[in-house]
Amino acid sequence: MNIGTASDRIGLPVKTIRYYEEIGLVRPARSENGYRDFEEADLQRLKFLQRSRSLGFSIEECRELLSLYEDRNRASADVKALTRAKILEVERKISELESLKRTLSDLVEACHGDARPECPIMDDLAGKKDPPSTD
Amino acid sequence: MNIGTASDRIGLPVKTIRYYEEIGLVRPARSENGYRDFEEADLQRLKFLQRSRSLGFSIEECRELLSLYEDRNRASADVKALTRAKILEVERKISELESLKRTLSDLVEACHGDARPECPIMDDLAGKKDPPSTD
DNA sequence: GCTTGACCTTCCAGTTGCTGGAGGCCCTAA
DNA sequence: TTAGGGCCTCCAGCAACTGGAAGGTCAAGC
Repeated sequence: MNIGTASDRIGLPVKTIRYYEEIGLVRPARSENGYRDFEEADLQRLKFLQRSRSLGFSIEECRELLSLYEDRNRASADVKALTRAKILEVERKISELESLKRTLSDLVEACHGDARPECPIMDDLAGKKDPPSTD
Repeated sequence: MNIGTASDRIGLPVKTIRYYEEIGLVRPARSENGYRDFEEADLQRLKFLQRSRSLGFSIEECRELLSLYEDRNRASADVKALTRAKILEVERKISELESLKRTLSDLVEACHGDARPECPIMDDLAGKKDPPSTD
């Protein structure tokens, strides 16, 4: 199967698939004409990558997950640990963003937002006193 | 004032300051020996950049904010609009992450996490049926 | 048999916002 | 005079692709 067909079947851009090959995440065979030749096992790997990437795993984490995936004797505890770590990371990001949002909202609250130039948001950015806390 | 001193005063790495100059966000004077020579107005801009970057504004947004900052006749409404847009963006990111977290948590829930190889997380990544919804 | 156009190949460059390092000048103090 | 720091520029690299150029391949239509 050519790369275009694989791309259609999986829903990953052609460029992305080539990139995944370049960094060693898939190793499709080659036809005589030099074209990549994907078989079902390759599609399976690509699907796996697509799903794990969409769940926020980094490329390196995907590499690790893939190798666990192909290890018939892996312990589910290992997979669970990786996933737990990812959840913590996501939670950290969320709380950072929450705090950012509070700060921005406070600033917006304080700004009359009309044609006049006076602006508490600008004052805060410029480092004037009494900025809303960023936590 | 040399770049090292400016860096200490503001708390931005020397490399970052040089980068900001490269992309035209600051334009410090030069001494005869070729060294950058920062004055208070430059520090002010750098502080402004530091704060707006820390609030999640992109470099291009910072450029826009800076030009508003230096426009004596700007309308506070413009600043407020930019900030509001940023809040929406932050909210979008938060809800994406929330949904991600739910999916990952569901997966972790379902996984016994012991030495056996059977693993619902892997099954989901591999595209087996009954995956927890990602929303 | 030839052309057209879709598809494939590789390689290089760009994205964002820096960061690290090499190689080399400048300045001050001992 | 030499050692050390600080400063300079330029190049490369991070993540994870994405776009484009230049060129080979293939199938269909005339």
